[in-house]
Amino acid sequence: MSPRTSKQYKEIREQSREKIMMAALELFAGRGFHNTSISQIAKQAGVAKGLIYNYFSSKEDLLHAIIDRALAEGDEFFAKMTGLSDARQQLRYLIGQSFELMETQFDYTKLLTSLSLQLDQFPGIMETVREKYSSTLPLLEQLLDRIGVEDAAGEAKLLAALLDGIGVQYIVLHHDYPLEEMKQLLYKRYNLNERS
Amino acid sequence: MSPRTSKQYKEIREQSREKIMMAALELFAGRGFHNTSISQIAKQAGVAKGLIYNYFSSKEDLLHAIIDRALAEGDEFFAKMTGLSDARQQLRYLIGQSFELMETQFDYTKLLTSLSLQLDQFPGIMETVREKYSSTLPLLEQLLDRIGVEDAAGEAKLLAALLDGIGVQYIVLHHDYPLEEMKQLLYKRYNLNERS
Amino acid sequence: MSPRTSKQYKEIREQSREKIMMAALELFAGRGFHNTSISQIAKQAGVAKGLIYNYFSSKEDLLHAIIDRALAEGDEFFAKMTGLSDARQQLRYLIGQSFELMETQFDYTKLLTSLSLQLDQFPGIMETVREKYSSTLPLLEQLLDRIGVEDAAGEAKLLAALLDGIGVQYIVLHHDYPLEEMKQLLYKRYNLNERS
Amino acid sequence: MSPRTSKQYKEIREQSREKIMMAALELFAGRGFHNTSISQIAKQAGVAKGLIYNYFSSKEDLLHAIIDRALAEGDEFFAKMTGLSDARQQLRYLIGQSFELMETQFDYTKLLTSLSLQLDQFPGIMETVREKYSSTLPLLEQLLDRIGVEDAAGEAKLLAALLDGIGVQYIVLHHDYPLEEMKQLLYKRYNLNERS
DNA sequence: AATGAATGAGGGTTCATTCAT
DNA sequence: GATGAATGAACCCTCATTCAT
Repeated sequence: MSPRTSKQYKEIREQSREKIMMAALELFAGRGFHNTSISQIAKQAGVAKGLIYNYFSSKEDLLHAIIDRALAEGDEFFAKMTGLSDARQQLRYLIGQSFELMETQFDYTKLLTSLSLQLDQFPGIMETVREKYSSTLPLLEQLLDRIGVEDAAGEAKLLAALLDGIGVQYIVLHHDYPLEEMKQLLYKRYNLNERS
Repeated sequence: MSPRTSKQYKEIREQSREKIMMAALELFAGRGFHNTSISQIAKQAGVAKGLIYNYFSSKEDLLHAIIDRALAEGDEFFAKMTGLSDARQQLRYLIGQSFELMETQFDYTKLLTSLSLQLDQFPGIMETVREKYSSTLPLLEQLLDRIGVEDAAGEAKLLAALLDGIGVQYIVLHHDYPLEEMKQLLYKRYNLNERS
Repeated sequence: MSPRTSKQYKEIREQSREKIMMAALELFAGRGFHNTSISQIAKQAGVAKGLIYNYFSSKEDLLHAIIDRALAEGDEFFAKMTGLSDARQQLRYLIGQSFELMETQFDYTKLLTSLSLQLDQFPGIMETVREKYSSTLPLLEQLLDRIGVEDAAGEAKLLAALLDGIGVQYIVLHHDYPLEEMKQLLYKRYNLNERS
Repeated sequence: MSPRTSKQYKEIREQSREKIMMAALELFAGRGFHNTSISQIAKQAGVAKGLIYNYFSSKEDLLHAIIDRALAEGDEFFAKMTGLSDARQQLRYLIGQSFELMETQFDYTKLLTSLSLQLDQFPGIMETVREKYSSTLPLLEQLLDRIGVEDAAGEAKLLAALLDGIGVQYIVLHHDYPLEEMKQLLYKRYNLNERS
């Protein structure tokens, strides 16, 4: 029972924080922010209610931490894209990662989508999300233009909506939704199949 | 002296019920169901809290009444479609009405979209929404097929997602979203412009 | 449609008042005063909620009206007793009427018994009930004395308790309670059987 | 620094639970279940309203906890009886304890008596109380039989009613009621006086 | 770092009572 | 004499948050 090193402490802290965030993510995504109580989160995380306030100053603060991480992880997901030489490859990568994200980060996707619809209630997030939206569009447009799509500006808007729509429908129908088929449809439409 | 006639009473009831439903719709859409209190609805409707329970047995019952009406109004919006002779006209009508709905029935659209993402919490609604989804798809497919689209089945899924995606983005960005432009893009893509 | 005579009016009034009191009696006895709502009474009586306030100034006032009648009817029940010449006959009559009262005026009995246990809450009734109690005892004592019971004072107290206890048990067990048998036991104990 | 030991927590819980139950008992007995509010209980117990729900899932659950304890304590009161050799001693003990119970556990007695009259509203309790009633009777009969009472079956029913009646009258008249005298009357009637 | 008992504002809901007709 | 829509206080209960340990 020697005193823990500060490194050990840090690790413990990290673990608890992590447990709480994961529990909260699952519940916020599944039941909605306002319909999830701190007690439920504590139980799901296997910690005492009070501990949550050692790491997060409020329920909203906890939500913000989750969102920040979601956005960061989202960025990571698309990070390698600029390394790809070819516009066609980049677009394929971007679309592929979008689907990957929906599937493997379902809770994040669901939570962010839900929150998007109630942005006015979370002013802190509003700007970030709007920026994402408005920075993605030019990128898409550029890529579409470089692969020879005619009305690249218009097509970019359609593609953006399409990806969002697929996300929503996947959230709603989940296992009944033909996610893989939708990806292939997109690949085909933009001629993105490997060796084609 | 004498009590009001039952017709008078019915009218009074109708009006109050209406005020309450409109207030609730606006708040549910704007702040979310769980983040809206009965007190807020009462204040917005300009009635006493208790009166709401003369018309709805619970907050959830009130929500259901709103949803039922939303679905009914949605059906009305598409009702005339079958009267149109031409598949191209029908598709144009369907898309046009979708946009009309988003714009003029913004609150209904927003509420239903939000609830879609949390269907498991409102079991009564679940089936209805899933049915809508699964009955719309074949219809789209049929129309697309009849206007000579190649992979009508795939294209129908894309179009469905597209419309949903446009809805979501319109909800999020609202006045900043180029709704009219999106409609024209869709018309163009399916060759639906009048006299074309 | 000639204007009703004041006599007709009076009759109508009487009828409505009666319906309300009967409905209230049944519900107060069955569910308790505090667990019965004005709405329930109105529904049970088949009148509008508001009408109740034409006849009674408050829920409590309605209760008091019922109690007053109950006490009056109780008095009636024992009224003929003094006409009887013989002490033995009088006692038999008193006991017999007690049982008759429990059986045919079950709701009144139940309501009064319940209220007795909560007398402090209905100060208006308190004194009346206490008086009943304390005026009945000497009467019993006198009768018992006149039929030759030894410790008439003590026996009177026992008999009073006994009658109350039978009432309570009859309320609790109701159809399972051997009311008739109890009466015979009492008759036998005080030698009150006809031609004996 | 470290959290309290679970033993400390248990003790704290025990105390708070106790305070709440005692406050509720007093109020339920005094004002009736439906006429007692959670706020009143909290105030009487000296705790916050919300705390009550840390210990009891609902107002009814709190009532049930009290009843369960009342019945348990009642059982304890009569537990030693079977240890007594003589039937006469047993009967004397049973009667004596009945009076002791009324006097020292006045609130419990009052609450249970009141609830008895409204059994249909508390279905969970119904059976328990009926069982008590129907198991006590044979016991009384047996004892009376063994001390040579003639119609033991009938006498048992009278005695049971008598004890209930005394209870009710004691509740109603309380300090004005000659409880001790009644006990002596019973002892005398069944010849239960010590050294007799 | 961690616990969970405790608080009290505010949630959904009920209900005695009023009042225009 | 009668109706029932409307009110608002008070009900039971939930929950984010605090705090002693």
